[in-house]
Amino acid sequence: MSITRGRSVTISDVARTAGVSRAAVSKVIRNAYGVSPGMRQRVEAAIEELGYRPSVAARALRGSSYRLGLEIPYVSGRFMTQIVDGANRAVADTPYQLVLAPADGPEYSTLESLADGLVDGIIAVSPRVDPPWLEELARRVPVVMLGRHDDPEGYDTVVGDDEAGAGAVMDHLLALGHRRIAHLTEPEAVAAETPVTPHVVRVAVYRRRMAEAGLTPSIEVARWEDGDSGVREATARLLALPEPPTAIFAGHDDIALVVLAGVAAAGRLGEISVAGYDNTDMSQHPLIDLTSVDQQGVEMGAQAATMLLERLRGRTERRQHVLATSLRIRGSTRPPRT
Amino acid sequence: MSITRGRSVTISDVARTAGVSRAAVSKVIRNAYGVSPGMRQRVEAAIEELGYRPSVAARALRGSSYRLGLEIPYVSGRFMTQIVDGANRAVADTPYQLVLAPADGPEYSTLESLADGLVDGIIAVSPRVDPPWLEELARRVPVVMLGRHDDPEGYDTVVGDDEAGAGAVMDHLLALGHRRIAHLTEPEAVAAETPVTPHVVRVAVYRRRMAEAGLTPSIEVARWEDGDSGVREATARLLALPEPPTAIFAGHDDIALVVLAGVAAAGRLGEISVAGYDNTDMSQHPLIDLTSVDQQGVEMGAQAATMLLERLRGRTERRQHVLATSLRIRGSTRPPRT
DNA sequence: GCATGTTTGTAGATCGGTCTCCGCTTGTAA
DNA sequence: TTACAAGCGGAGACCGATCTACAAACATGC
Repeated sequence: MSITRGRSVTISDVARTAGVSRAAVSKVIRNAYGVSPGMRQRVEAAIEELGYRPSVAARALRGSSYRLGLEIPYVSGRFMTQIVDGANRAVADTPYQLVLAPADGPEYSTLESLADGLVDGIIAVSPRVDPPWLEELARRVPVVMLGRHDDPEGYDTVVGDDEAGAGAVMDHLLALGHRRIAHLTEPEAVAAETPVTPHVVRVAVYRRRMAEAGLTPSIEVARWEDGDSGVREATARLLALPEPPTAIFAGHDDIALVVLAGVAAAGRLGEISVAGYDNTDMSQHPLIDLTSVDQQGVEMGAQAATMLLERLRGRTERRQHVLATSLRIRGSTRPPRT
Repeated sequence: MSITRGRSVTISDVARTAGVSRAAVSKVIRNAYGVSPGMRQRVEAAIEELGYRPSVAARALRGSSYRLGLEIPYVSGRFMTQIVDGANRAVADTPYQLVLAPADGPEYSTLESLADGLVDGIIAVSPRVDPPWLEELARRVPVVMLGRHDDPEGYDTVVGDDEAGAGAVMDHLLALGHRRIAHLTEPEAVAAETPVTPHVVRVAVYRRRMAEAGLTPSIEVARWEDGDSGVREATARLLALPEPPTAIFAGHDDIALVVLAGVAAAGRLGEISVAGYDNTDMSQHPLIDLTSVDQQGVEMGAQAATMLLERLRGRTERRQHVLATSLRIRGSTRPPRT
């Protein structure tokens, strides 16, 4: 039926060619103790000659697969590329390889399938899974979570300082003189599922700052539904309010881009300020020029990978890392028209 | 040292609980022949009760891992998200799972590491590997290549109709009245490594159309060097020519975005037309509004995955699929100022 | 010279599945 | 009744590594 896939060369082939045992070859490739220089050389020559590469499946069955899984909720997210870049950089000089698992739908099943022995450790960006489940997962395989404010037992976290980041945005908008500031955040359903996502923190900060500025009546929290069209509708609703906001603080840059599009479509560009979050590459484009919060996405990815490697090396105490943020002020935010 | 990772439940545990042999359990989970309804039920109950999930590593060692690898050259590429979406959609109702492997550097090593038994098949978007090497790879594991115009023996290809796509862009620009049209394409080094990348075709079409229009003297092929700064410099060089182009046809949208930024920075937005390729989501943004070629990226990804699944089901004849393109005319291209 | 270590290499169990072959029942045709 | 096929379930080899235990060789100290 199917062609005979050229059976690849195994450790036994190498052992035979080098005239040693399989165990010896295994030691050499793992840099294990008990190998004489002479044998190392003969084995390495054989490996070279045959073009041998160890089977990941076989290694994983007994030892490690030397693969780290990075679960990402939606591939299109521009912020994710920062994470991936950072993580990739961190594993670059290790024997580990990064493997991405896009969560098309339910994140639980993607994480499960990663944990099924494919990888030695998992980095995940999943706001929608609950802590107890994660603790359970972490009992089976080392886990580092990104963008979680929870207080875990068995897994590590890397997260931006959303308190400061959102605060900076609000301070900036208020200082510009805005009074009617709206906030666009994730769907209620998502927020309800898990205790503390970054967005939940951002909303809280938004509310607090508004209240502190005596603007409680102007508090306006809109929620996008999944998909771009949901964001467009939310934007349209905001713009159609009897007293529309003069500034919109969007949950993150991808959303802010759609908001900008909506504002532009309404012909009110420059009139209504828009701020985002994540400082993605597009926010820096001169035609977009979006005020945003840099939360060091690349560094987040790198930190997460590094912490995971530490776990693999034996660390058992949990670690939680918080990254500083900095506001990048650009042309999309300016004083309200008087 | 490290905590005892809670050993997960194996097929033997299920067999014991269900009071059957391991082979029987295996048959049930693989839907194999020779299972009575009664046994199926008992086994499924045991699986449910224990929360059993087969180990990917163990399965892969003998049978299949039920994982498909998708190699992507640069994660940030906005076109890639279309591919991933499509591929994900195509495997959604199969037992297969998509796994992404970002090629941070040399694509060869990323592909190798995928082929090391991690996946049952590979989809790759690697213009920089040469055909003989791919043939070799395809002998070990089924391969579908995206964006390749070569004429392979052992692997399949899915590619856009670059001839028509690039032709449409040129026809459009010429019809608008442009005479000095420049083309920005990939570095010479890349083009030299492999025979026919999509970009090579686009360049050829550009040259031909210019010649046909009697504009041979105005032919201007600029090449970007890796990284955004390289593109910026290339754009600056073009704009600084004694007789600068009135239109720039960029190799793809990501590049076109940088070109647009450069044109904007030079204060010549609206004066110089810019066209891209791939019809990425950003090209559709009203603030960008970039004329581009839709080459059905989502469909490409879906086709590739489907073809790979066919291979896994036993097909051995090669297949080559070409996707139609359509030009999306937007505000970034307009008649030259006279 | 002998007991004791230290290197160096190997044998063989093991990981958790898949898959081939084989035997036991049953049903059915001769 | 006998023969044969089809259906069902299990025994056990096997995939390609890792890893523990152990043996052989060699050095060292007294």
